[in-house]
Amino acid sequence: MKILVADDDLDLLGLVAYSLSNAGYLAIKASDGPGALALYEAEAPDLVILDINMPGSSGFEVCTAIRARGDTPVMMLTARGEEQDLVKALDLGADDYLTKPFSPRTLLARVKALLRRSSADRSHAPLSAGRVTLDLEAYTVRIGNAEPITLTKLELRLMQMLLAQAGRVVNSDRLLVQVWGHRGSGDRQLLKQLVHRLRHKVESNPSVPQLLQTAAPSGYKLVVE
Amino acid sequence: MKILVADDDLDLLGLVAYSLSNAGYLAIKASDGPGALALYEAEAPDLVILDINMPGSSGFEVCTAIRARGDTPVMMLTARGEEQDLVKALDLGADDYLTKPFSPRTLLARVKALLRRSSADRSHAPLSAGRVTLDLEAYTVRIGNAEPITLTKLELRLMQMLLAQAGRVVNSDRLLVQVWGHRGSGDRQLLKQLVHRLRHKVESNPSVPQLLQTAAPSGYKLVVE
DNA sequence: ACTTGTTGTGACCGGATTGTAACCAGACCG
DNA sequence: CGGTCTGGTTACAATCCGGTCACAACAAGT
Repeated sequence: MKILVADDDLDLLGLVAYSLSNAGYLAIKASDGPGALALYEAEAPDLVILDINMPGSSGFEVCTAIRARGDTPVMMLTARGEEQDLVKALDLGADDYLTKPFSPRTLLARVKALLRRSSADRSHAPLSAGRVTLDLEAYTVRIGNAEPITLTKLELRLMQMLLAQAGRVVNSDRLLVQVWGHRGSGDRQLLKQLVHRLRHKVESNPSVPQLLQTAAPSGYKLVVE
Repeated sequence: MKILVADDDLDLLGLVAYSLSNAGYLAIKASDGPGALALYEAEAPDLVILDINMPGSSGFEVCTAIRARGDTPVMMLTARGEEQDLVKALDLGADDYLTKPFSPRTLLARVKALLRRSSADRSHAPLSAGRVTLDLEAYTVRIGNAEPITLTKLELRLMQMLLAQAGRVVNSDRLLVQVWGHRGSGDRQLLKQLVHRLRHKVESNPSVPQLLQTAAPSGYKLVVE
């Protein structure tokens, strides 16, 4: 498996490449955007790890270019606290992200998961857990073997975040950040609404949610069994 | 912060422990594999430093055992030139390594970095002491292996503060500050109430508290055994 | 411009959570 | 013994929070 890593922080670049090599991957290093793109063309890696903040062409542009050419999975690296970037990255089609600082172990786990997921895909990319399947391309969820339901952008994103932690409680603030990008905890109304709307689409009886359940003071969870 | 150090070289062990203590960490020493494992179980340290070459069960085995139980960060110590060991260690899930000989300054820098990293990563890892486990995301406590109990915001905060000092008496005024923010010190009624409510949730017989006990002059403690 | 679908904002309701006060019982003390 | 302190308990009021409704703002397609 070939993995392209692009980061202008050479220490971090080295560490990531080293960890990947140790885990049996072939790591290719680039230290700026243009270099990353050139290597992407030349080497056709199976996975790309991109730092968002790079001189020259930023990580965003590289990501866009890669998406224009194919569906190689892309993992973005972002500094803590730059939630805006995160949202933008996911919009551009990034598949996963990691917040710096992170441990090599975390990195490897996520890389592995991402590769497993993307190799299982081929053309389509249905994320699924239990009886819930999310099609990011078609903007649909399918519960069990019922007809797929079309979702809006925000609904899809919320579903995606809950699905990633299927069965576990996801904190409201965390969802706020992941779906909208702002940390201002005052905006619970948005989440409230979105959940309400999503429930009306997804639940057979929205007032007694089976799937998208409220977890008392902290947040929501997706029950997939 | 509790750090477990295991090394059969007693001089080095002493030196490392001494450096750590000086830097404000609580160092626990083990001189062989089985000892290290036993202490790991008993003390639940925040970080483990393991020499790879130890008699009996080697550092590898200890590392594997620790990984099987949780994700406590592990730092391996290796002699210069033993690249194979290093690769194997990282494979087993070690988070960092140090090549002997190293300076105390280097050691401390790496320990600090590792602890910062792992605490950042572990945003969803439950806090626990003895038979009490707190999940800050889900707002639940679990006592022994009973069903998790949902707590409110304030109850959670109180629990968290007591858990951080598990077994020790925590002063009422300190709790007031930590849970509510500041308040006039006369506001003991709030704490009284909160304790009362929490006891009704977590104690089997609230009038004879086993867990959340009153400590004589002015304070409470959490009994976790 | 009109229509439609999506998202943001404010208001209201009911139940949960939290704050406040009053009362009781035991400990301590002159 | 009477007074006072401290912690536990009960009762109730104030506030917070999630679910819901109604509507405004905005974008996209016709």
